[in-house]
Amino acid sequence: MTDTALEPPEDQATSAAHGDDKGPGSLHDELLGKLRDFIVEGNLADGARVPERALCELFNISRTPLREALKVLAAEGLIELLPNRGARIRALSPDDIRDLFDLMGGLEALAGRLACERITDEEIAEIEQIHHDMYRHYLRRDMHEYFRSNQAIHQKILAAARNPSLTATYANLSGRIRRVRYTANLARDRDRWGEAMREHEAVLDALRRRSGGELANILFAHLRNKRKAAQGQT
Amino acid sequence: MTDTALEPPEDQATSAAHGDDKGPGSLHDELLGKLRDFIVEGNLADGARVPERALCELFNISRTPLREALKVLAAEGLIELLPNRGARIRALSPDDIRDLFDLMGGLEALAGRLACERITDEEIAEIEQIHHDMYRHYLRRDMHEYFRSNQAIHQKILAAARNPSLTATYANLSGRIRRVRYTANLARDRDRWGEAMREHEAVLDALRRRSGGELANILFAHLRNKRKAAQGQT
DNA sequence: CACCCACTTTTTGCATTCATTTATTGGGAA
DNA sequence: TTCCCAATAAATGAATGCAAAAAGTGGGTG
Repeated sequence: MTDTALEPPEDQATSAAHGDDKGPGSLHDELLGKLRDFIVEGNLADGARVPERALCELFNISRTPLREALKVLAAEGLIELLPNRGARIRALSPDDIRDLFDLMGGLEALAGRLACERITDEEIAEIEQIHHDMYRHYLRRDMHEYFRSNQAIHQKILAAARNPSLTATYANLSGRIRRVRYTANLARDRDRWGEAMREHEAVLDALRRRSGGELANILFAHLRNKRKAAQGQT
Repeated sequence: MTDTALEPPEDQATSAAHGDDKGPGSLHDELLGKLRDFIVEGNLADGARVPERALCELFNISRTPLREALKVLAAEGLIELLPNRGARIRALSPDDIRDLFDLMGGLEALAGRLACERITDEEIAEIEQIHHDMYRHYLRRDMHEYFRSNQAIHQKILAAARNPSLTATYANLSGRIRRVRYTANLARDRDRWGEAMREHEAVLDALRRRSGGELANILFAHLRNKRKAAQGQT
């Protein structure tokens, strides 16, 4: 009972799975990541049964850890667990997708709002740099690179919000609709490419002025328009 | 191979645990709910180990379903799973709490924004009714009833947003900070009671005018002020 | 007396096994 | 032939058992 080794829990321990961080974790988490990728990448059809046994031998593990992973994925909303009928890939209805996009839009708006409070001049300069790159890609009609720059900007804003819980929640939703995004018709984006560029100008402007409320409005509307372009008009 | 019983998955199945709905579910979900309540209600101290064996005999189940439930709770962010050292109650730092409050504020802002698009006159009338009740409680200094009305209004706005994913995410975060809320000093609220009432007037006003952006700003600021009152000033 | 190392005990993680429920198939009756 | 029901087969949900890792303990040494 000396006082040398009397420390509180001494956590710097990485949380497991709710997404805050991607710590090394146990073997189990490795499986979880693999399985999540496997599903997100669309190897299973919407609404399809998740073949427990097949996955077991695919990953060379027994059912126990696999079932634990499935429970987690269900909690994340990627699959649904039917009482005594196993797991199914969660199929997203158009309404579900609309709701998820709105939710992501709300989170982006929040990120912008918080970023305005905390972002440094250097970070704004970085974003301006990416913005200019993006404009170059736009002029060259390089859709792929444009898209990458676009993502990078939103990611920078998210980072500037400095809110790990927000980042984790955003990542979770991203995962849920990634399946859709792969299949989504991005060509529609092309129609409003110029419009999107103008919206991004406005984003940068509001960010420079640190006008949180404005930026929130712009970012939410930005995602709204994106969704409308992708989804008929609903 | 007749065509009589050849239907697609035929889901109306309730998802398990990611919170969208509270379907009946299996026995497992019942355990999960009990365990979640057990933790949320604060029966275990912050950072304390979650005694696997003890909970097993408390709920009269074996370790397998318990561990599955723990995995889910970890995914929800209530506990953290340490690689080979078991589960611990997730302790929230002041920064974590600040971040969660901001996140909830962002979701409330979004709820307000969406509600402005979809709310009916009848629903607004209901909220006005509750608002007046709340004002009565305010005049009578009935903190408890005031608080209930307050909650009810925010809940109505959330419902008017008609976005199940948003509702589920909000519920999840609510659970995470409920532990804190219990211990939080609500007396501080009293100091800004009048201010909060005025903010609520503004909420109602923006809602009547269906001014989404404004309402978003007001609701976010509302939660910000609430947090500041509860948390020193950070 | 303090520190370190090996040993015991406990706990975790996973595999295996068992009971129950669900899906499937084959046969019989209308 | 078509429909329905019973018997079989398969899969799920949970309990137990086992190897490995961590925590706790005691003895020896500097």
